[in-house]
Amino acid sequence: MSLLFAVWTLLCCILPLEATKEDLRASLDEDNWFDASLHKEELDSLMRDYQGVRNLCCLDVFGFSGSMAKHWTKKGFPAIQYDIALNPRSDDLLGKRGYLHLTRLGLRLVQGAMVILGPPCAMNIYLSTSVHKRHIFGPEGDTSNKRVRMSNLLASNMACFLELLSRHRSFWFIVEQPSSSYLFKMEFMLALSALLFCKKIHTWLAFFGHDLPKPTHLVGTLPDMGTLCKKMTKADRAKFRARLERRQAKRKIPRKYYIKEKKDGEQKKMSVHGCKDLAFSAHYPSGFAHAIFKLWITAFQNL
DNA sequence: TACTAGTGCTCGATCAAGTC
DNA sequence: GACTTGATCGAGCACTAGTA
Repeated sequence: MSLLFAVWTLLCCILPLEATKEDLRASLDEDNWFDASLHKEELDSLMRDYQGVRNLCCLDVFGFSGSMAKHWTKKGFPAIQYDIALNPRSDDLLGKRGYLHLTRLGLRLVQGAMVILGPPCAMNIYLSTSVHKRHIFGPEGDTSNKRVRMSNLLASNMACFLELLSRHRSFWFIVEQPSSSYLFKMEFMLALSALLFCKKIHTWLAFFGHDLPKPTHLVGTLPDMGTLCKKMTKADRAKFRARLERRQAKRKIPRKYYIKEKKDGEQKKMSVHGCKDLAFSAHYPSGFAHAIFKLWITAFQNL
């Protein structure tokens, strides 16, 4: 590793963190947030000087459950997780230290490695439209809201990381978001997709073992990722509903993801709100990890 | 601290109308 | 009658701010 890179990383580690009690996922004050897009050339130069080890086959970014990294490791391929929930001090992509840590992990990737990213979508999906106020002509949403700014910067830094890493490493990646997310409509994501010739597919995670149907968009460069496309029919829906009932019956405490009910006095209008187990639905099922691994290993062996 | 109200996008299914 | 196209509807959904 270059001396400059080492010094910068060390300085970032020494700087005090200003943790906020109300939101673990933002370990820094907004004044200390780091916008990587404003430092591209500087970062590019640092990356060019990297001379450390290259020993990772998979990087599981934002994957708190770690199902991807675990799957790769189980199959004998070194993998690592990056998630603020696991390491609030070093894995905060909103901060310079967190960004540099991710950069270092990216530089450790071997040729043809896999990067899977599932950025937080709470401030991107339709369910929280009343808060983020995103729409087709303004996917950046209400930037007077701190959480919206936070979400936007996180996604922008992710896109910047992928763009810069593609200059120095040959790798494949997949970014996952629920289908109603505005993430892939953001300008920087469209630019990234065009730059790296990404494909976009639609699928349903229920086909890979998820409790809920969970319609999902995948954007990325992994060869043959189109084979992950699934179509949900009425019969499939019934099959997965029955499967969920069987699973719930076996659980000591059945999971409660959300409540859906009709509004008083209105015949059709439905109201939906999440429950405490909603966060579980963010975990990737092992079948999904296996499906991606299968595509990856085929491509990797054909290198 | 606990509770409640409110937000709307996406995809698949279905049906009607139009075209060959 | 078979097929295509477009409109409409239903189902599903990694929440948060405001208020008592």
